[in-house]
Amino acid sequence: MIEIEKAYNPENSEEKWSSYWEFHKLYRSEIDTARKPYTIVIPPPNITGMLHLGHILNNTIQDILIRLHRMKGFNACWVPGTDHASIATETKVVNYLKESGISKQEIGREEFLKHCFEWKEKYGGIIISQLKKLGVSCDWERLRFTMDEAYSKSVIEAFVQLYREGKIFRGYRLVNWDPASRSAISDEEVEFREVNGKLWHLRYPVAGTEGKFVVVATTRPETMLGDTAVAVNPSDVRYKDLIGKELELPLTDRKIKIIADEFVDSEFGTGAVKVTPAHDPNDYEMGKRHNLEFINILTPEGYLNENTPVEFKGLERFEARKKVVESLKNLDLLEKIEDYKTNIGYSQRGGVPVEPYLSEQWFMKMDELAIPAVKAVKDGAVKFYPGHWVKTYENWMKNIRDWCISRQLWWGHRIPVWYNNKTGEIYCDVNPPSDPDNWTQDPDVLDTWASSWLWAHEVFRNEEEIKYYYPTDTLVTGPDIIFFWVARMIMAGTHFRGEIPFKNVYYTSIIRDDLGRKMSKTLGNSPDPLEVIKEYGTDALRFTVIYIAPLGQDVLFSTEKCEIGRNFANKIWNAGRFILMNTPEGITKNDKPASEPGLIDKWIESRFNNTLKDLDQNYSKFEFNNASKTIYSYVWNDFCDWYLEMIKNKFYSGDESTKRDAAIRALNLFEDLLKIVHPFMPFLTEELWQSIFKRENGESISTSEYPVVNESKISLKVESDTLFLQNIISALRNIRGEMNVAPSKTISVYLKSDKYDPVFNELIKKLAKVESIEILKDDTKPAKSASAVINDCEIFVPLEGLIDLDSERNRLNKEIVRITGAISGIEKKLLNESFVSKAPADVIEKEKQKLQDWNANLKKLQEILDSLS
RNA sequence: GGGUUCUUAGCUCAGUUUGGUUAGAGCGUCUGUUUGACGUACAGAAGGUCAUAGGUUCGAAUCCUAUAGAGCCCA
Repeated sequence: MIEIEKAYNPENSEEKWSSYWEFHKLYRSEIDTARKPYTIVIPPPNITGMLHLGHILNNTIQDILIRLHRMKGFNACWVPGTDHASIATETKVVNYLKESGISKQEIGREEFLKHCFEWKEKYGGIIISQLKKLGVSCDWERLRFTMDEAYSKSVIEAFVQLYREGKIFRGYRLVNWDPASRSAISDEEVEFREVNGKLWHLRYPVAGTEGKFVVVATTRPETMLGDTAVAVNPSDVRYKDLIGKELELPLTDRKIKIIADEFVDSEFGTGAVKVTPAHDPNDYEMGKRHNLEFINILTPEGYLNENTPVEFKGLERFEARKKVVESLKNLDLLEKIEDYKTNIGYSQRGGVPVEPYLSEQWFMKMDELAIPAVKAVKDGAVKFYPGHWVKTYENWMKNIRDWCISRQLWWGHRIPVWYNNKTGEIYCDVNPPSDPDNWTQDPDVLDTWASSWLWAHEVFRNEEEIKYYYPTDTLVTGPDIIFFWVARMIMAGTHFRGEIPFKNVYYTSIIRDDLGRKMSKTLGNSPDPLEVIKEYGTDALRFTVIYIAPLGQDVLFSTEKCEIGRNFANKIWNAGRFILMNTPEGITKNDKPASEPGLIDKWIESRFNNTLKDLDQNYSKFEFNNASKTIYSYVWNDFCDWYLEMIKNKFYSGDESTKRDAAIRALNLFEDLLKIVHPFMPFLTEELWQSIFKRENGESISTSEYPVVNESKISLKVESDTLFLQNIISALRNIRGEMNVAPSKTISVYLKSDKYDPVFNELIKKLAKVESIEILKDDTKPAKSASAVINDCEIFVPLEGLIDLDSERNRLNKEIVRITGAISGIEKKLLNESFVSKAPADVIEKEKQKLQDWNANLKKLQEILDSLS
């Protein structure tokens, strides 16, 4: 007998099999026209990133898909990589250098970039090594980085192409300015938060009058220094006479006009709004409509500039707010201050309030790019799971706006545009101008997403590979980047390749804590996956996360929930241990049982094939959590609770060939079981797969053949016969429990049934601790018995001395009440004229059959009850 | 304000697409267990007027309408 540890210990398996897989290059993929590819490109994690639970969920799902398809014979190719993350990385490196007293301006662009690459070499690989702990089966030889030479070249080529197509242009516009990183950011990078703010009501004196004011309400009083108008709704009677008149703009010596604009909401504040075209998106539009002056009052860092009165110049924006309010108060121009809930845009990366800021930036025109991308999703060429994201996608695409793609940063792909030093002429090309001294390159870099949108095709090595692997099969990502990345990848794919980038997009759930709160660093509610892995094992974490993550809904995670996965792993481990402990020596993969399969053998085969069918269904709909539950229930309920219990008799029978056949059958069933679990729990299943039969070096469950549904093994008859047996056993166990029969005590059983087959005797004896089973031929009922009725089978358990007649009558009565309820429900239906005339015949027939069965059942119970009194 | 998802057992969720058993599971709770794989386990039990109100239908957790509440995205 083989010595096997009593509990599964992940530490003994994980490192071992990771190295084995990598050593044998099992997950390497090369073009092989004989096989169909199944391709996934990883959503490249940010090089500044650390592994979190979102990564776990996301990458486990990708790994399940890849492992599944690999086993099903596809040429599975999973391309890993990382993303340079312009803003995030630059911020890190700037801070890192600051610690040594170095500023990026001091050392200059080239030197700074050297530091960035060094930093990337040092820390950029952390996330990848963390991912490896998860057991993901990427082709690591394909590791890509968005700043790799070849990839960078493609990014620049894409820019030049779009520039020449007139889709990229430079413009002086109001953009979202992140004062922390001193860079523009795109609309999508602004995050709105509701904050408790104030509404300041300011008095603007009407020019040429004494003591006459117009009161405007604002959430940002400091911007009044840049006001160039006050606007009212043209139909607002309160201000009708003032339209066209002038106001004195307090704290300045400027006069501003009162204009009429439909945009103004008369209900808001006083119905008169200040207009600051250079610092508010709505005011910007109004400014353009009315030809107003655009006065920029801020420096890129968020300080008031020279366009403000001398006493304000140089103040930080929030300092300036205080001082403006105070000054207005002193002039008695502050009417009142109200509490006000308002939405403020924050920079997603910088975390500071975004400043609408006029500046010269590069934009990409999106309307034309969007057309084929919308079509691809609408026509179903690209499918979304869950499907409801299609509406969100279409809605955004319909209202798509130009994309601000320039960033005032150094780390990233530098815009391939040069300005002639004398003429200002623009030169845009992949290669710099031939007379570089006469030109100056644009200092800005591209938005990171303007490089990662090419990811789905540019990660491949050459055109031939793209032809083979592209379009990729499935993209797995979070719905939070549906606009940032998914939509843009579809646009890039259709525009640059004329083909969609992927056929399916699976949107993962958002992981929250136990209380439904978002995981966050400040709350400290975000467990470190590596710690969880240490405590519970990788397979446990993988399985748990999938098990609790329904498609399209949030996941409430807590570390303790990993017990689900750990216990499941241990259950499988022990099932294997049990089989191996009872396997005679010398059995090989090629051995076949000598005997014909019995009912139970046929039953488990039927269950297994039904399980396979369910799994195919689950997978085709990307319902991984249902798949995990299908597997869980087959393994635990069918295989362990019933099948293994039912073959114990054979293992302990003392007959060598019975024992041998049982072991051969169990081993083969268990091997198939391991295969369906493998995509979820790669380490445990590899460990067991390697130990149940002798394997060649380099063989792996991960490259073994996935079982195929065998319809001929599915039998309703076998399943219902077995269910009959199981129900009898359960009924006996119920009697034992309810009647307080000590577990060590055996019972005698009398059965009356036309359908009962005595071959069940041995199993019932074993599984319900029964000493003797007798079949009753006539209607005499054993006295002082506990009873149950299963289908046509009456069960009597004489419990002389043990039975409490009252509690037995109670037990029977409960059952009778239940059945009576069911019967009266059906009777009501069948007596209903309209039901009988309108319901389909098969439904009526079914109800009639049910009624008959219930009635027979009830009659037997009633007779038993009567005999007790 | 627009869009979207949701509300079923103490908790977390299946089931709703396509209406037809007595509405299921896991966790938790209660009772019992040194049963020759597993106490990370086994056996048994209790627990739900399917958010509310209408409607359609022979029949509604499931379809429709309204209301209430919660979440997310966009403005």
